[in-house]
Amino acid sequence: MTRTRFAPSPTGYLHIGGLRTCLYNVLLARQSNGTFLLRVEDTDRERYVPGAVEALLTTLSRVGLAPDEGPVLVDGLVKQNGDCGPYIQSERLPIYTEYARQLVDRGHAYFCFCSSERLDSLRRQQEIAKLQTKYDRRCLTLTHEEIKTRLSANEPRVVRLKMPEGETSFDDVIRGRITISNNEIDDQVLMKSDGFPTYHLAVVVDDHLMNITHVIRGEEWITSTPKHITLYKLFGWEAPLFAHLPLILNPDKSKLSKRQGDVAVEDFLDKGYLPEALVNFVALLGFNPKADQEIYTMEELIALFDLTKINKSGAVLDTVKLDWMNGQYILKKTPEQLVECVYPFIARVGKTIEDDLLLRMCTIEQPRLTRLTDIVDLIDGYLAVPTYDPQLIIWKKADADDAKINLLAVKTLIENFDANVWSDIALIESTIKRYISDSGLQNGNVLWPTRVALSGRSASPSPFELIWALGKKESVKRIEFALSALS
RNA sequence: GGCCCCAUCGUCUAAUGGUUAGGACACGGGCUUUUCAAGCCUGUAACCGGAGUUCGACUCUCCGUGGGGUCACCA
Repeated sequence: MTRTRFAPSPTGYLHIGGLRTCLYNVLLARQSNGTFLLRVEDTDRERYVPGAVEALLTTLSRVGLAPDEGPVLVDGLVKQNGDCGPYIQSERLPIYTEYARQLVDRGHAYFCFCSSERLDSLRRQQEIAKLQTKYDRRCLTLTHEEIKTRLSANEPRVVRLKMPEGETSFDDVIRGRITISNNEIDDQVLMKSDGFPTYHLAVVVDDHLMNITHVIRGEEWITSTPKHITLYKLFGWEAPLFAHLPLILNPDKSKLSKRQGDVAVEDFLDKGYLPEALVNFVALLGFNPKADQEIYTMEELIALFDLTKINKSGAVLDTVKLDWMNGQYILKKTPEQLVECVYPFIARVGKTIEDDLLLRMCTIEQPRLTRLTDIVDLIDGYLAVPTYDPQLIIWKKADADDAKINLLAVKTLIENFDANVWSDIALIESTIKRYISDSGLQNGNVLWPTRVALSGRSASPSPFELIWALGKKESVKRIEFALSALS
């Protein structure tokens, strides 16, 4: 039974790389009818962010990646689902303490009383001497007596893993066999002086206790995996499978960082990217199941996902392609759905627009949108004509008089449309085009001035679409305004 | 610097010893067209280098080179 987990630290936002890690965990669990769980790794109290878990859960559900087990939001409160809880590490302290104690009792770990000052200077000396920066095991030689007295005096101390001799290998699902010599590896602190475990202890204990079968995480964890393998061995537990994902990169190929732009899923959502576009996009960073397909539904991704086909090299985040993909997803919406998507963005800036007009606007602007926020900028042009240079009304192959004649004709046409014409953009088009051909004119003679009169812009949807969207009263009004501007 | 990982168009990728090295974004051209999009057609553009192995290497091996990651009581 496959059990995967996403185990972020609650920083208050979901990193785009985290989204991909989370997605891959979900895909693997879903395709094998397994379970996907969420675990909150909040063992660093210095980085504690109030409300971060709530924010994370909100984002996860917005992108459609809610976990089967773990923390859930019920009426705004964090509850926990599942038999392996708690799923928040800060609520599991006694468990880690117990396992650390077992390790110490069996001689696989030891207390270390060294101050951070001593550790710092040790590290500095090693750096100057161009040696490996590694704990010198000073506290490993402490006598039982000394340890006992210092413990009872409640001296600050940590528990360190006594890294065994030899080398450690593991078979990464994506990269194959990786071997690292144990003497490259420091005696990792397992329990901190504040009584909290470090990631390394907590992740092993929890993945074991929660029966995790696949650990899918970023490449930055490769070098510490031997520590984890060692712990599994020392505890006598079977290690899960490891799959280390390639990094997501800045344009300069360094690890994606906040410094070089937005990295939070929430940022992208706020900028008007659709959750499904973001998920699709991120799925293809380091993976593409088919040679000639870019757009995948969640179902397709689940069916086609294959850990072993994931790329080994890092992937630069290309927002230009994201823009394209977002446009594709916007195009797939019905106008009604688009209104729903766009509404929060309009509300956010405090603009108001009649529902019916918004729906018509969304209908005709749909193929022109890259991000949902684009619609917000377009609203003003529907509420009132933007100011424009009257010269713009004149088509390049005609003059002002011609524009006036044709605008007047279109105005009359609009005023006398049959009721059914208003129901269909194609009917509006054929009606106006009949006038054009009957008058022996070119399309531009009529359509250019009309479109400019309606939009006030040199580039816009077609006049037919605009007439349909704006309606009789507003269309006539705008044409009359153009007429007066020309005279 | 030690250790680890990686290397196909500018970017995301396909190819699992034999292809004119395919697709997508972007870019150029064209069609459509009153304009802008969308759509359709089309063009430019890549196997990091050097040795091997092989009848034959993008694909396998080694050595370089380049890039990245990691070396915390952070995850």
